[in-house]
Amino acid sequence: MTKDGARPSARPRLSREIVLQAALRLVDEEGLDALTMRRLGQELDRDPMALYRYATSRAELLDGVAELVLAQLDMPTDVPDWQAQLRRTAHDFRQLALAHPNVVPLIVTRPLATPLALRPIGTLRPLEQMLELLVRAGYTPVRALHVYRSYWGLLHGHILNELQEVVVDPEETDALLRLGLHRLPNKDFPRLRGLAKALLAGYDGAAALDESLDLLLSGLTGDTPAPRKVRARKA
Amino acid sequence: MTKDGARPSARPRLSREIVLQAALRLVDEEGLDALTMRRLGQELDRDPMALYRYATSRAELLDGVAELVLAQLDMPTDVPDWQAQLRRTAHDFRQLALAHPNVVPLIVTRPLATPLALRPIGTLRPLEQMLELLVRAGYTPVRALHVYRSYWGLLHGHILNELQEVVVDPEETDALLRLGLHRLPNKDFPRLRGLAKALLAGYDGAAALDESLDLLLSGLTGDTPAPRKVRARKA
DNA sequence: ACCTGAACACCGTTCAAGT
DNA sequence: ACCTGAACACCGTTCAAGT
Repeated sequence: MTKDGARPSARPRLSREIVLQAALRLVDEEGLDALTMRRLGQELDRDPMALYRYATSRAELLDGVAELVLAQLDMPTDVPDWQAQLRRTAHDFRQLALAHPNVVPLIVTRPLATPLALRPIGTLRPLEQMLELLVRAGYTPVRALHVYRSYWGLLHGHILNELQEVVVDPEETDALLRLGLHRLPNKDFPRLRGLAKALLAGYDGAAALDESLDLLLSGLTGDTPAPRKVRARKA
Repeated sequence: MTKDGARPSARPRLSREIVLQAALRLVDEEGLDALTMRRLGQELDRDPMALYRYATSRAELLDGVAELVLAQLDMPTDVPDWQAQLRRTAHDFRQLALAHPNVVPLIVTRPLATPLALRPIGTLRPLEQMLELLVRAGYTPVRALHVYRSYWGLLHGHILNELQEVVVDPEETDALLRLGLHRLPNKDFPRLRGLAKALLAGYDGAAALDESLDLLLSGLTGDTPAPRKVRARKA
């Protein structure tokens, strides 16, 4: 209850969680550029300077937003079929990315600005969980790290591909595409122009992801003691 | 020869090429944030507004920088061994990315903001070349498009992985890592902490890229008429 | 027609002044 | 000790005024 009862729902007590959720909402609705200290302060009905209590810079705010999204990714670690689990998590990641397309640039590029060990804990948890899963499946820790890198690279590569196909206004896709392809010199881009129909038909992201996973998992099968449940071997 | 002979080498006549090259130099040396209209104008000894002749906005300038780097990637299209060519181009891309790490975020994320057909022509050329290569190898155009997507996704995923391992100051790597790992709760991150030694040992990017390529290319072998030279089949 | 630069509407962040 | 907000040093971009 505030002194004047004019704003019943505004001005909740702040916390890092609340600040980051507001930041995520802003990014989802209006894009990365809309996330400024001043704008976010306005959104939370606070002096922009108050936000520096919860994030020491705008960059940390961006990290926090990426972390908030990735924290929703949970990988159970004691499952009978670890390959199926990797597949499931991949699709979870995809759904998360599609739900927050404006956050994807942060997810894929923010880590470049932060050495692994200094990264927000929420972004390190999937790594730890996957290492655990793979070690229980019989991999050595070092091998597990390699597999993790291939897997994560695959997810990042896939989602960057898929989001390129999404056009903001679906009604305009066709026109834009024709316009764009028409602009290309026929002499220099015969193949691309020939693919107009296929490009207009769109892209089955889930299927493409599964195909990539098939490849990765088939590459892994010759690599591990057994395709399913296995005792973890410990030194 | 200027009116006062004080600046012999400054103030070259501008062109899009020259503007973009200066922009790239700025990004390489000082990072993406240093690339502002005002700063670039200063670098070229021009009124910042003059730059709007060569790029209609800062966003287009960013696209131009990514384009300038990617334009250096050339994929010969009439080679006997197309798989070897894909491998070669992958390593060329890797070297290009390592030479311009600050541009990598642009390369992987700018396409998200621009529908395929409206992209700068320089970023479309590798696509066209690869389609040509694959069609000559015997793939249908649509299948070639799928392969292109997997391949490009692989390259993006890989380079994002590899650049994460690079730390600005190599001397500090060790300390930073120990510090960072120590910060992680042992209870929650046993696997990650156990990998400290492997993480400190670093990352052989070229080898990791080759392994990923092995997987992709092996997945492709069952897929195409012949492993090497082949007549293009036309309808 | 082309170019210039003043002006507008913003930024992130510091820090002195308040409580 | 904590919080506030004025102030600093920047931004991208528009547009009127010059040539």
